Amino acid sequence: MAEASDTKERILDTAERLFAERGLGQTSLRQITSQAEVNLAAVNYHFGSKQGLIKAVLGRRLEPLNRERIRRLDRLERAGELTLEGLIEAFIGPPLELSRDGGGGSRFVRLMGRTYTEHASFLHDHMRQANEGLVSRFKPAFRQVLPDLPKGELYWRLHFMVGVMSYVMAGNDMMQVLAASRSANPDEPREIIRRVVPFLVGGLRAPLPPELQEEASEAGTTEVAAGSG
Amino acid sequence: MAEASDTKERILDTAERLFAERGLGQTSLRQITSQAEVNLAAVNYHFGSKQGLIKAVLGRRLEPLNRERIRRLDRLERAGELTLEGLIEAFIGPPLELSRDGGGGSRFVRLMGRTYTEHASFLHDHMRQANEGLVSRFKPAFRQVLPDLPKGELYWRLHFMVGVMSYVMAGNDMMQVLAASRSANPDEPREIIRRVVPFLVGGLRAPLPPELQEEASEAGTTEVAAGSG
DNA sequence: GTCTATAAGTCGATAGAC
DNA sequence: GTCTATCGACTTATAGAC
Repeated sequence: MAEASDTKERILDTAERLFAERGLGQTSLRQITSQAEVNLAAVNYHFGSKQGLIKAVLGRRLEPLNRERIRRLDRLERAGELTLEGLIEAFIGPPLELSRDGGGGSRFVRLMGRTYTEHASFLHDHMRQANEGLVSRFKPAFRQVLPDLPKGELYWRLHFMVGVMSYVMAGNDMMQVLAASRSANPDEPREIIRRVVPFLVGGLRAPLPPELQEEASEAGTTEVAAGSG
Repeated sequence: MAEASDTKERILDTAERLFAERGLGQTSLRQITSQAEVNLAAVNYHFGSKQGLIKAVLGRRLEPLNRERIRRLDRLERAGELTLEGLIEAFIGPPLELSRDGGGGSRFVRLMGRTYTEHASFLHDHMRQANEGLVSRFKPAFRQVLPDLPKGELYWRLHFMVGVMSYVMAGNDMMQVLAASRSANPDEPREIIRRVVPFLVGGLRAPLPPELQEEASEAGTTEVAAGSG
């Protein structure tokens, strides 16, 4: 597990690293194969095309990652301990913890963060499909721990939550602009989780602005009935 | 102002649009000049290089945009009405409102959102420098309206705020995955501001987790003295 | 499965005519 | 200030020897 020995995994590991560092479009197959010390033609032999390689790089870690998130949600529910804090940690904890893995995990997490903003259409479809099961599992759970939030408003706020998560995952260092002297290392995942969970709890639990209060009374009626039927 | 007539502005307008749609690296000068209906060599004549063009596209709107944000902050302070809500709106309102501009404004905002995750080193330096005055003006204002937040914690939370902002600005449509039936149009900037401000207020005002409470007592002593002296 | 060689196309940048 | 033509380097992908 420490070193990839055969050609296929050497390509995957190197591609993962370079894609995360430079982006998908800026990374050529030549850069990948020369750094992986394999032949250029091996990529097309093993993955068919560059698109095939990209999908393989993403799928290799995304599937177990989402399984782990769902596993944590299952555990919360079975223990009867479904709280907003726990739910957020189940959702953003696994990807952030993966970045502690000194190996490819941290690269993959950065790549995932970038993927949300990189707009290749095939990639968009691929990520949507890959996250479908995850979303359909977590959405009702968030509804349950935030019962007073109108459905429409909940989606907005989950949207904002994903924004924070993907930004943090992409490893953006706007932090260095904000803070001349930093007390904490923003690359330490436990540190990030500790800081970001209260922020997200506060945001998700924020009171509705006055002009949106009316919608709150509809929350339990219109759309909920359709969604759970 | 409605239509750019001369070559230089046609290039800027077209480049702005294509950069926002496809990213900087994925957009070639040939695509820009053919859609702008100008000669390929005009880019190098007017801007020297592709990098020069990118900087020109960003600078054209970023400077007036940041002036407007600072102007709004000035007005809040002079009126003695500096609240957290107002401060957030002064910071994120102008870029989001710019997307209402049917013309290039909306493209530029998307480009800005993407710029935070696109890691060309020259771009990174350029954006940092372009935002320096903005940050140094807003940072103490946030300190003032959040006096109980330890300095280190404040930077984390501003970091998260920028994450939400850039994600929304980039026009990511993860929303469409989350919500099968949408009640609101996520592209309408007033709508976004109305939803995101309470979320950010809640996040920025969130209570500290127990293990971080100790740092709170130091907030008014150590670093503040150095910062305001 | 791994290699060489190459096809067929794109890229940014520039020289030089007008 | 605008054009054509082109350089040299790069790209993905593939055909075919071993």
